[in-house]
Amino acid sequence: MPELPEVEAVTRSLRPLVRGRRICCVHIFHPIATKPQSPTRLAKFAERRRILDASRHGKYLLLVLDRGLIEMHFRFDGQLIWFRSASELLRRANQSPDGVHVDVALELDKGVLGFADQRHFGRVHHWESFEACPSLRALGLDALSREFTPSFLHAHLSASRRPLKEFLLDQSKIAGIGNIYSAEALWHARLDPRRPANSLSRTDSAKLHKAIVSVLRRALECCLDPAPDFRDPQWWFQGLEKILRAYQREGLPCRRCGRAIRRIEQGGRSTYCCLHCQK
DNA sequence: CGCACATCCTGTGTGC
DNA sequence: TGCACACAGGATGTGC
Repeated sequence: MPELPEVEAVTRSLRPLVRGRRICCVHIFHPIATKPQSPTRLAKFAERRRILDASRHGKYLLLVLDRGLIEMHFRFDGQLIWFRSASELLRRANQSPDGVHVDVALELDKGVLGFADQRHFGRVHHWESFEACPSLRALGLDALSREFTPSFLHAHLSASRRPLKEFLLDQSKIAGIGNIYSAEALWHARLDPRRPANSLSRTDSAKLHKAIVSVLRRALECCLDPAPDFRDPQWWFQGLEKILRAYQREGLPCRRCGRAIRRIEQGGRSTYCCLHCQK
């Protein structure tokens, strides 16, 4: 559920399900999901706690508890699954051959929230406070926060010599942008992903800022309709490909100039762009 | 400090 | 069909 828009949509759908609920029991099916914390730590700190709210920072989903918080990261493929009861969870979870993969489940006083990631990159951690979580502390401004302004962006771009694409993926500057929406924002701003961040004029930075915000807003709208359905383990966001202009369009015509979209490699990952109209 | 790179995992798609 | 290999929406630790 990777980038900001997807996690935001999930947070909004999840909020009414968990707000005010008490965690009765923590089920750990695959302890790798809490690494490097021990599974007993999560159970010990989360059981009997009340969930005050669900929130998000960058790509992190947070369950704010009456004491401490649970931090979830979905990495590539992590997802949430909702069960009506503990018996439904135990009946369906990890039962071969066609059971639902579940790594960690929070049994609530009403319903069960499951965290699943077959690839086991995703993580669920508990922290005493926001400040106690190193990865949250390291995050820069959320890309959809009010404080993320054109001048904020320009100041940080000016301080970096990295290629634009790699700058945008650095969560310590701006939080929430990943491989898809960095490619999309750069396409909309007509900027070459390989260009050094500090080569942008104030006008270029303003164009990039506008592109980032509009790309993320547009994607969020798409992610909210239809809203995520945690009851269906197969569910995934629909229709996002319709709004993509560069990502995964290698060889297809650029929607502006008609030339082929190219796939290049940056920092070991794919970047899609139009080398003709992105300068 | 900034940066390049390997590493953590498993599923799916592609070409032979 | 079987198999090998490339690739995947991400973050972190290492060594330079």
